[in-house]
Amino acid sequence: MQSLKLTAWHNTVMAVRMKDIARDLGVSVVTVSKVLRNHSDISPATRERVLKRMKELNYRPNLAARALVTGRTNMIGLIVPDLVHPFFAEVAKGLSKVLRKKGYGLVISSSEEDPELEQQEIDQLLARRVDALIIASAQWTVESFRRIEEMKTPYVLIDRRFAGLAANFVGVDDEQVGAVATEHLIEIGCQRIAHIRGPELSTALGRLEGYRRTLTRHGLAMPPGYIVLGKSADDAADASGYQAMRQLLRLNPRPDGVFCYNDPIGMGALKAILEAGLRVPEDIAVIGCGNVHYAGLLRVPLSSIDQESATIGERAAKLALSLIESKDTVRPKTILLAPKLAVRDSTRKVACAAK
Amino acid sequence: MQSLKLTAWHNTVMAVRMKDIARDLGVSVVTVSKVLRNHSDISPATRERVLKRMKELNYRPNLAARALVTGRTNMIGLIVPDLVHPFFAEVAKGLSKVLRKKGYGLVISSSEEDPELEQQEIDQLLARRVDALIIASAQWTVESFRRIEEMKTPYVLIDRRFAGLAANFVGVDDEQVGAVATEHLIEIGCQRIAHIRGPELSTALGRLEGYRRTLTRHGLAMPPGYIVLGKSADDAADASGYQAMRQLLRLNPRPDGVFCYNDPIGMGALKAILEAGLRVPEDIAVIGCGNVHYAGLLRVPLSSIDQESATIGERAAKLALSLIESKDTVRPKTILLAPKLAVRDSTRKVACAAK
DNA sequence: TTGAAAGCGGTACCAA
DNA sequence: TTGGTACCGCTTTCAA
Repeated sequence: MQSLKLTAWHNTVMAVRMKDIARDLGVSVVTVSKVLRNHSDISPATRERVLKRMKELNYRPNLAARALVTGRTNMIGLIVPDLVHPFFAEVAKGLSKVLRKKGYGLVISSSEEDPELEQQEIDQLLARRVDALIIASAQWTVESFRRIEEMKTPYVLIDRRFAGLAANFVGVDDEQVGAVATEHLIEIGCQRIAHIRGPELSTALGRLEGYRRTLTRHGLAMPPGYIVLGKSADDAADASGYQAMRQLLRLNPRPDGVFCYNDPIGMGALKAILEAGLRVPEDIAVIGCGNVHYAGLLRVPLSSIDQESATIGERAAKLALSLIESKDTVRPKTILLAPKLAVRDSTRKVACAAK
Repeated sequence: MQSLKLTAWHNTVMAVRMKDIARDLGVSVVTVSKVLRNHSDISPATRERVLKRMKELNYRPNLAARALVTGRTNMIGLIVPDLVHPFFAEVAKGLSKVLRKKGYGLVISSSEEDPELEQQEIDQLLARRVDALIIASAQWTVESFRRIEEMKTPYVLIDRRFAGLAANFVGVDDEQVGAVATEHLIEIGCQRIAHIRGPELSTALGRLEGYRRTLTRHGLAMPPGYIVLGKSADDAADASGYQAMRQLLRLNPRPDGVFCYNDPIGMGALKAILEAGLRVPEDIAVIGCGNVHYAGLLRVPLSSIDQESATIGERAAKLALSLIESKDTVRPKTILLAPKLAVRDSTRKVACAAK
């Protein structure tokens, strides 16, 4: 039934196993296993022989088998609403970088911004017994997180958080995002600042709040209609930014500065302004958020708020790893990163026109 | 040692197992297993009871255990050079969509365009016993693919291929990419067409070849210096496109059309041209490749060649699944998609200026 | 220093 | 229709 290095199995051929190495060398499987994991109680001679044979046969331990007995899969699950969104792609990259070093694999799934799909993906990943989950959630309720907790799987939320939920979180301080952006527009002389806001998520709500507070603090007015809703769903984002901006352009008085929920919306807004024959930033200054890589290559390079996506990924990875290590449940940790202003032409006024 | 539904284990708490359900119901584990997999030889009554209890306990089969015995992990590995590149992100999305429906998970890793790192990632994924691998390779040699073949793991190359390797491949026909782009420039009246080429990969070489052939076929000249090398590595791409274009601008006669290896390079080229006080497309027409989502939002909306990234992902997923199903090795399949022209302002000449 | 035995959570095979 | 038994590849425990 068993040939020298291969086992017939399900009509197919299998990889080298410890058993094969042990048989070849006349030692036990346990010995091989110990060598593999650098156990101390193995004689140098035996260790050498085993290692040599492992190389020869190009042995790779079956991680599924190991997972079964250790209870650890060395895999971490990541769920994002949209992989194509550069923000999440960069987060994934940051995560991946840290995890790779520690020998962890990353199972990624995209929820397409659909709560139900996200629920399914969570179940899938839990069934795979990932050691931890990292989620940028599209949920409206916290129910799914309860199920994760039931499984005792540690999880870290990123980017978006939930009011009633005491969970680990890594993300940018969204209220500060709104504040920094608005503050910047005020600083360059804008008097009538509008906001194209995002959907009912913690990110959009936080930015909106930061915008409001800053205006209030400076005693600036928020005329009715100065806050318009944009859609952030990837493909539609720039189109909806365009529509939202056209709406703002019809107002009287017209805004002289716009803070957009994200960069795609900002791009759409830019397009609408230029199309209307107005100048950016002279007539209307525009600032986005996310600082996507190509923001500088636009018709008018777009100022933005950097969310340090890669850092979010790295911090989330480290937090997840520490949760896996720590035996007992620890108090949820919140890591808030400070947003950074990236000034480009869309808010670079050479001279501040009075009024 | 065992409580009703939980097992103390490694100082932690474990999930529900078949054993628990079997004990609760006074049936055997085998019966539970059969119900789970919809085996026919179970009485409706028993099936009901088991399913009910599964629901109650929120049972999730341990896929690691199942993998061990079936030899199938229901996971597919994806390796890309750069997750942040929209092309690969879209491929991943297309893949994910197909795989999810079939109950497969996607383990993604990024090689950062580093062959050695890619090798490690391949080993990792093989150790995890993924059922198939999908790779956009950064390798120079075909050695790593031999190792995959040794493991009898089916694999599909995407985007980039290798001359001496008979492997499954899904991608766009790069020579046709070059041809379509060049043909388009000729059609709008360009006479002196330059090319900012990419690195020594099948994609760049194919596009270069398509460019050359098309010029030759039309009897157009390729003056020395009309082919410049751009770097495609993500962050640097637009900067290198900028540099390359500046080089082209110094030539005499100056090109009146440029075909760029990819869109980021095209954006850099646009920037250089506009900065030099020239008009696009009147003085120089520009076309890129990849048709990234924001190509339309640039200073001058950039014409491009669409590579149908999502379709590549879907086709690759389906091919991989079919490879997994088919018991015996089949002849490698090559799926070449036809590139599509996406015309935007950067090549939209209102009137063709003669000469 | 080494290894026999037990078992992780499932599935396959075959007998009851 | 049901379930006993063996076993997937590896780790853990404990005795030799």
